[in-house]
Amino acid sequence: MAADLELSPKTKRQAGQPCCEPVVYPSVDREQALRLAEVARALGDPVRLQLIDVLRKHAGKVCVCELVPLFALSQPTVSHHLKVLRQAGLVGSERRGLWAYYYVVPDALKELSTWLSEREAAA
Amino acid sequence: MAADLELSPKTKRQAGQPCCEPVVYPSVDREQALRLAEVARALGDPVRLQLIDVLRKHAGKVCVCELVPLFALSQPTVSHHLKVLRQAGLVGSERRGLWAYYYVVPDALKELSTWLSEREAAA
DNA sequence: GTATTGCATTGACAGCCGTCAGTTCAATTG
DNA sequence: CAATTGAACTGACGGCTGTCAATGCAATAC
Repeated sequence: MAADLELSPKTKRQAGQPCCEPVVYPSVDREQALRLAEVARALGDPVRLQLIDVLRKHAGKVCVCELVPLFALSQPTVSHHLKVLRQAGLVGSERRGLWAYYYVVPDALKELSTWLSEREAAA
Repeated sequence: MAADLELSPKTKRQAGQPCCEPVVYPSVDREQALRLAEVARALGDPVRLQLIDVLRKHAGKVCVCELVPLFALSQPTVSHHLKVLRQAGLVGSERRGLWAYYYVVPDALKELSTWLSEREAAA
């Protein structure tokens, strides 16, 4: 999965023009990139993205029994997607009696949202 | 990959209480969910996310030869990630002589960014 | 108690993903 | 022309992902 992200100084440059003027470096560090990518990956499936979408506006009010019929998927598969979202820290759940209610963890999407809307930050 | 997303009316409800008050529906349709998830999936790898991050602030100025040493990865692997980003519509490339320069497609991240920052939209 | 219901877990399977070594190909240089 | 260089492509490999059928399990209903 990978990558060091050290700004190793450009080597090999003796022929024609230099390939590009400025030395380039990332502004997100490895740690942040891992967190952001983890969230993005969890959203990288249409079903999970729609689950998040539904849960966002019915926080704490939606039981799994109502989520399942929204998709042409088996109940275990929906349960699996919810688990993926939970492991990524995007949703939490609460059991009330026989039913399980899910909700979007507050601010779980915030860091990604912020990064995405950044425009040429930091010189 | 899947799901129909038809609001099939809740069936099976005869025992105790009703499981949840409001009938739930998604506000992103299947088409939009597919697009959003495709972008999110492309960002769902730390390397690709950092590539986007670098390209965003050095648009059109960064050749591949300068991207490769930023990661502990082989050149073909970085090239592969760039291809994934290109196929997702996030970046474009331009060849100038021997070198290839990449740039983030304007507004490619916009739809996802907008969706992420939405707060209880549409009733 | 037994039966039923809602949800999670397991096991299995095909398909995709990230990685590299090796190769190819175009453009540049001599 | 031949040699070199930057970057993309190919093939292969292990590992992960999405899916379902079957099962497990706790809570409710009878």
